[in-house]
Amino acid sequence: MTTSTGGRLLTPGEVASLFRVDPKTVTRWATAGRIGSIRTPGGHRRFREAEVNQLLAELTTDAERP
Amino acid sequence: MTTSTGGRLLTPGEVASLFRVDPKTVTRWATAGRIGSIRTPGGHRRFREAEVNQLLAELTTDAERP
DNA sequence: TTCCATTCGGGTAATTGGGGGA
DNA sequence: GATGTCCCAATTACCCGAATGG
Repeated sequence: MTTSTGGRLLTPGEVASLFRVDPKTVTRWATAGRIGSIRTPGGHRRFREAEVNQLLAELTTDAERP
Repeated sequence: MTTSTGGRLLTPGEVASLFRVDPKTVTRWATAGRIGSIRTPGGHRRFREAEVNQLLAELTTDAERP
């Protein structure tokens, strides 16, 4: 069962601060499937810290993907 | 067998940590009927771990692709 | 019994979601 | 093609005092 990573979750505002973008942009990333997200029963999104950090690392590494 | 779902019970604070929300928010979910809850004789709420985990799984959008 | 963190209630700010357009 | 900003409705977060749990 690898469904629950058990890692900490971040709010859209926290992720937006890390990337220095608007929270709406983070929402678009989630909608486009670029980043996994968990929804509360009320519809608000939460993001996995580990996944966010990995995405941040890829950006700062200037990694290129085909 | 048993009609009692003998799963572990979680406190509002524990459920709140799993979803990264305020314990009061979990209380609203219970009031709105979005999640089943048990009340102690004193009025405090308890939640079934199995139901919480299933809810987490349903609301999780995994985008992990190695 | 006392002690202390947690969870009741309510009420009021702050975020978030979704659509649309610059 | 991807972001930021404006609108409004819904959801969530923080405030308090009082009660419960272990």
